[in-house]
Amino acid sequence: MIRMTEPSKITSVPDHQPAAGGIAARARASVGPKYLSGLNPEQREAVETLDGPVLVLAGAGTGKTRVLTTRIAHILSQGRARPAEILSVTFTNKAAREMKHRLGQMLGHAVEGMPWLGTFHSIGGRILRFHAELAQLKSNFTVLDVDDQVRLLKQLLQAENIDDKRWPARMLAGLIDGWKNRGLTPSQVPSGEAAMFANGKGGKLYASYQERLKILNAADFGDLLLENIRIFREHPDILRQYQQRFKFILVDEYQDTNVAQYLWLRLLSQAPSSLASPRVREEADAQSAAGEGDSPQAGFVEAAPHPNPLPVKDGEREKNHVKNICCVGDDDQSIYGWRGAEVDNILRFEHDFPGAKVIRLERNYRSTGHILAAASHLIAHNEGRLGKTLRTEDHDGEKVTVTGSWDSEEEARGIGEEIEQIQRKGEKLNEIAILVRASYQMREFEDRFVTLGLPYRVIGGPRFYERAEIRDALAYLRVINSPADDLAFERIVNVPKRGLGDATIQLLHDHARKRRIPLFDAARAVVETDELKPKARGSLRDVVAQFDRWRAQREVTAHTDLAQIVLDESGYTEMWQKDRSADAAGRLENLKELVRSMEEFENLQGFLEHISLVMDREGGAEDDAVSLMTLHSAKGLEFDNVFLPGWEEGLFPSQRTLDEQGRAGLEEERRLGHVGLTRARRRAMIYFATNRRIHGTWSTTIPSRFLDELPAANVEITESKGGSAWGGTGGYGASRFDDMEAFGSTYSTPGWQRAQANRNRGGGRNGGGGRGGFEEEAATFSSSSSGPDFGSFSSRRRGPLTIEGELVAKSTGTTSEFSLSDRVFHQKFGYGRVTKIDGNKLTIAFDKAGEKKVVDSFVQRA
DNA sequence: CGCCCCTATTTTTTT
DNA sequence: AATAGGGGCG
Repeated sequence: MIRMTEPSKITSVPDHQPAAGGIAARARASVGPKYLSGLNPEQREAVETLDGPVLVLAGAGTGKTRVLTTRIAHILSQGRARPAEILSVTFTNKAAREMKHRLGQMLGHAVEGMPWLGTFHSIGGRILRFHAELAQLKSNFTVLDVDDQVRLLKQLLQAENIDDKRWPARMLAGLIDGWKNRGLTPSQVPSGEAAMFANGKGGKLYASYQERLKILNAADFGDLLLENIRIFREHPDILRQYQQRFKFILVDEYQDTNVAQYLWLRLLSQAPSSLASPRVREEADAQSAAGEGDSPQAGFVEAAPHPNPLPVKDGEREKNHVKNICCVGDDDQSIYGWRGAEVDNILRFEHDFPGAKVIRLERNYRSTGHILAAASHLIAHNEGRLGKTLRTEDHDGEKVTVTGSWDSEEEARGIGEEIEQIQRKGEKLNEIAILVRASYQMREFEDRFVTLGLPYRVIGGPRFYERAEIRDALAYLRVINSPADDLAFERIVNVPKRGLGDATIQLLHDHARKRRIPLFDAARAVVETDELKPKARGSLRDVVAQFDRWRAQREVTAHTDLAQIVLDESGYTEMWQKDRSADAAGRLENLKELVRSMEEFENLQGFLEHISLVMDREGGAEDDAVSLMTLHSAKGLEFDNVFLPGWEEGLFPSQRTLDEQGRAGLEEERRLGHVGLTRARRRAMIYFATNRRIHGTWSTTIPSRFLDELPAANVEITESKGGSAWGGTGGYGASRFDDMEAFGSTYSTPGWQRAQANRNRGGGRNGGGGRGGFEEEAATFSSSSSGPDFGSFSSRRRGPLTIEGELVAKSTGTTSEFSLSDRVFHQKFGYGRVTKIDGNKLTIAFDKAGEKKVVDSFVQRA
């Protein structure tokens, strides 16, 4: 299911009349502070301190979202602002949705009137559409995704004759993204950095990329904020307009803001003042950001000057008055430094916003004593923190367990059994999560769960709108909406195959470049000449004619109908219908879902405006299933039972992060561990394995240093339940947990040696909890995390194996409903015939994939 | 123009 | 080990 949060159409800049005093007074009298009653004193202070800058340091599970939403309710009921005068930003659509939802519960209907509650990008995008012409764009500009970006850059690299093997377009995209995250326009990029790419051409490429974007009437994600900043700087009158409108600013997850977001917020948060010209100051800052941003991690917190200090000279303070901004965050949960987040933003808040009030929320309402103590003790090893001490009034609960396994398969088996035990106690699978450091760890669990018939869902992974069929469909609509969208045109001009290959495209490009016209117009012109072979010429003429027709139809047809017509008439639907491969059905289903989702928008334009920003899948929590996800995507979630596998040096903390980011990287990894532990309400279970297969090769690993940083008093070392190859006694150090030697000594215990011997014999690994040699076949089912277009959105009309948010495996019955030589269909292997039946396990001769053993719930009658 | 084979790659993820 | 993407060949 797709969910759109933003209204589809912006009709005008909302007005900013002051709230009527009468309404305010009435609200104060009638509502009273009843919404305040459930808050603890700190929360209450965070809600009620409306004036001046406020930083709320909200540790994990301390009621952060509650504070934010209650604060909004408070502002409204106090009559301090109208809904349209509150700017409330989050990072993800999910968070924005959650806030809207909770506000709705608190206030009833009033949420509709909060037009400025959204993600940084959706709000930046909305502002940019109002002033598009100031960024040399039209208000119907396209928002490019990463794929478009890379294709565009590839073209630029080719034009410059740069070997895109040596200088990959992806790398340049990453650089440009990084610059934009730091608020740098092409001219502001430090020359040293600009020269890094392609022997000095990096800066020039960035500049020509920006030029191309304007011609294509397109913006990338970074532009949505960067162009805002530029417009604000160059047009103080426009900035003032927004400063006046937003009486209150609220920011969620402030620790994740990057420099551009910080600049954007700071511009908007300055009280409107006709005296100070923000422009001069801002530009000076940007320069300093450029100069010092070189190695943001180098000095970490202690010495590095903040790239963007808010310059406050004596006597300028009043003029530079900062208005009511409230940032909520947790420096201990900053885990996105690798993509440009500046922990410094939160660490330097008081400095940046003089007179700021800092409120700490330290009472945790989520976890038991042992879990909280373990998490706190771990994070205390970090140096660059603002410091918080989480406390709970909950009982101690069970200790955090640490379990060693021989290898990652045993780890998965052990966790599988533990889960079954939890399930037998009657607990919900929805209350169980496995949090991994890297997504390749997921496979082992998926394999195991498929074998066990344990329902699970993978959270994260490829997004709906990143799927090829969705992007193709969108490309058709983009060309209709914006004929200058060359990237979209190029994407679908030969999809389905029309005999328009590289040669034709090249010709169109030449034409387009010579006359400085879009590809589509070039195509229209070329069709009139005889430069193309008759076949290609005919095809191209048809394409042009089709688009002309669709554009005409657009005026008289509902946009959903138009989309359906386009998909059908273009032959796109047919292309997948003819496709006999396993996932074709899912793709068709996705296309249907896309058309269905368009209904939520008024028109095509509105749909396209928001699709790349707001389209998002909904977590289908209605089925009872174990959640499997990365530590990163777990932020903000909580579960009764949390499994934390893979606590080994190299994997967690990740060697790569350590290599690239040094100590700052280690601290970020540690914060990740802290995030993982604090997801748990009742039980946290840590695992490590001695041997792990990485990229196909087995290697021996040592337990994570983070294990040594856990407090012995809150941790219990347990035995793997997966049929331990360690020998019966669990032969490693039960006593001195703080001591690395406790683990080091393990390797000389009898258990370890026995395991070693077993392994050499080749029999050790399968002996324990394995249920026959079925894993190999089962393994081939899972792939929701690796196959980008596997499965579909909806579980109902398809087989049980679907993607994220949906049931993946269904418990298997004892007898098979299939008979010999039944014709069947399998999601991954396609069509085949049953050749052997063994309980619920079928042997099937697939037309393409050959003979495979498969659980019957994974196939359906063809 | 399309197909097949080879090779290089392999964290974390939002918008 | 597996996969995706590019290059080369038919």
